[in-house]
Amino acid sequence: MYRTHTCGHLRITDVNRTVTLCGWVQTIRKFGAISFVDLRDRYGITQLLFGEELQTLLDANPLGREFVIQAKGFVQERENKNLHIPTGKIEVLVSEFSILNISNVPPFTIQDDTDGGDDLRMKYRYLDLRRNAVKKNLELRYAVTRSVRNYLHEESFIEVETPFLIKSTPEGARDFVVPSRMNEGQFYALPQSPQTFKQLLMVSGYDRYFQIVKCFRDEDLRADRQPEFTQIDCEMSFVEQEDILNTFEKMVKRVFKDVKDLDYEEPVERMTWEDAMWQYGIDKPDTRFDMELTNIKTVFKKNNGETFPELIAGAGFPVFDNAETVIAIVVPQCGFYTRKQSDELTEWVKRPQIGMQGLVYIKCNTDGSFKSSVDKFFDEDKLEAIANACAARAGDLILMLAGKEEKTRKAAGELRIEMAKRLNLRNKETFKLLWVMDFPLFEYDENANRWVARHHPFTAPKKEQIDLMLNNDPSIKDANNYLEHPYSDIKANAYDLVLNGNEIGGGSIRIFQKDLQEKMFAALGMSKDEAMQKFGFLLNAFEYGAPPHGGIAFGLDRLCSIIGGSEGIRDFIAFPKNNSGRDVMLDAPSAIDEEQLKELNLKMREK
RNA sequence: GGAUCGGUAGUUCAGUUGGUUAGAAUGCCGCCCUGUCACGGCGGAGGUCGCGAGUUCGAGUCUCGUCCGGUCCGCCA
Repeated sequence: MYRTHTCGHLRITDVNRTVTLCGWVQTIRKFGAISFVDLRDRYGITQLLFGEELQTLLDANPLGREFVIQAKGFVQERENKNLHIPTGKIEVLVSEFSILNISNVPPFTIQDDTDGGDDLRMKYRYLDLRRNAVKKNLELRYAVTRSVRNYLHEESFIEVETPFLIKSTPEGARDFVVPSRMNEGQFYALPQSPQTFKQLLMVSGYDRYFQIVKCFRDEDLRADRQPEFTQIDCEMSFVEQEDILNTFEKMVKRVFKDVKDLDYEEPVERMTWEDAMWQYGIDKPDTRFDMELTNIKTVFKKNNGETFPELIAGAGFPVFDNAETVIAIVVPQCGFYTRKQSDELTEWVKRPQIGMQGLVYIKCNTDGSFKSSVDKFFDEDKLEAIANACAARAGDLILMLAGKEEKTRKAAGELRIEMAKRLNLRNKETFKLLWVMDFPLFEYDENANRWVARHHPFTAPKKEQIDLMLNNDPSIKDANNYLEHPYSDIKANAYDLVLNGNEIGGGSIRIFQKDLQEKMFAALGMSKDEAMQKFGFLLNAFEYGAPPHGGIAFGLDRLCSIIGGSEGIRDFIAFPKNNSGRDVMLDAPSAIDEEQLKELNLKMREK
């Protein structure tokens, strides 16, 4: 037997027990005739004491960091206790030890605050995973999946595995493809999600399905996006949107309870996509803080009965006059901002990623007066009118952006988040859920000159709009006027679950009637033949008693990272890929042998 | 496809207007130390400044190219 206990096990009650421990040498502290060694394993750290009589043996068999050793001894109370660690009241006085394996000096320290950079850590990921900081993320991930499985099992869901080698489809993200040796010149695709399989399972009568499953998308990466990632993929039959929302907000609340011991009792807020875009400028608003967007033009029309031209355009400020939209956000209690600070914000919105021309500010002084960057055009009365319109109070700072509606709304949304960051309003320990619903079913793709499905082509329109869809020709006659087309008004029976400004899950009620599904494919510019060739299996299945159904999929990696209070998902994945999709430990992807290429009948492109 | 930041000791970084022998911390090695736990003290080794051109009397520093990495935009049904 290698060990009697783990390095996290022993306590003061174990004193005088003879034990054998195995683990990695974390640190060695030598004091002439005695030495302390911190021995580490998955469960914790136990201090070993090598007394005077062991020093000769230790000199003959010197230890180094990350050596794997086995040590036998008896547990004794420490003279000086370390209250920072659970085993800190005891130590093991070593009577015999052996080195099970030596180790090179690791390229970075195996500590919570490691000195290693990301690149190096990824190259030596197996060492990085020894660190407590990464280990606790993987433990958290396991706690999340366990909680999800327990909940879904209790709710009569069945986990079913679906294939990884499937068929490439044109819609959506770029597929990863795998050449088929036995079918020359043909390729499998790795699934972007098990979408069609779970729908087929509904046709098969497995009315509550889930799967915690890898999905693959060959798109550019981000801190929170990996080429292979894990979804909690779910589907239910005989349900309406309301059933799905209830079932899955309960699931997330259960995860909060099991993993964080957090009671999320209040009902999950709901918001239409339209409102989210108007109030927050984004379809996944962070509702931990306010600072909602105010569209100055419409507010003036609505609240005061005054029109924009009279009140603002009359000021002769060309930036506002010429803008399609003017949006204000009120930053609470920042009226003291200096010129330097407001200039900095101006530079921030002018960055190419945001792309605004400039930023107008109004400082609402505590004495009730106003100071703005556009004093030349607006007198105190007008500034006050604007302040009232967006409900600013004395001491607040109003920031205003002007330009094309879509771009300005988006920029204002980004600015809102940036200000929240600067004001520390994004508390990692606060969790705020939000359902965003009623997304547009279609978006118009100006490059492809056709409709594309905003969610995916299996999403059903709102019940009352099914006729609108069936009875109208989807083809666009005037590309400049696609907003006039009835399809641009169709809302999807789709919903996203947003947590602290991150989309953690999204789903929809699906189309289950063949004619509607065919209409959808037609809308996306597919001919009947093409639709049959790409999705014939699904259309056929719909002819054999497809039940009404709907579902949702959660991004597990992202959910874990938010619960774990981290910006990136990489440290919640044991072996992640870098920004360029590389595994720097394996050095993958890599070229393959001539022989392999030949078997697949593939050729390297000539350089 | 685009923007932007970075690449200097094993590691994390500093390095001024271009100017003598490129520094710090940490890690590593050696010696000392019987109660440390970020141990302490003394000493030591360790660098093709990512790579390639160019400007210059002189380049870690300036210019161009290139490679690698981070973040973001596009993209991600």
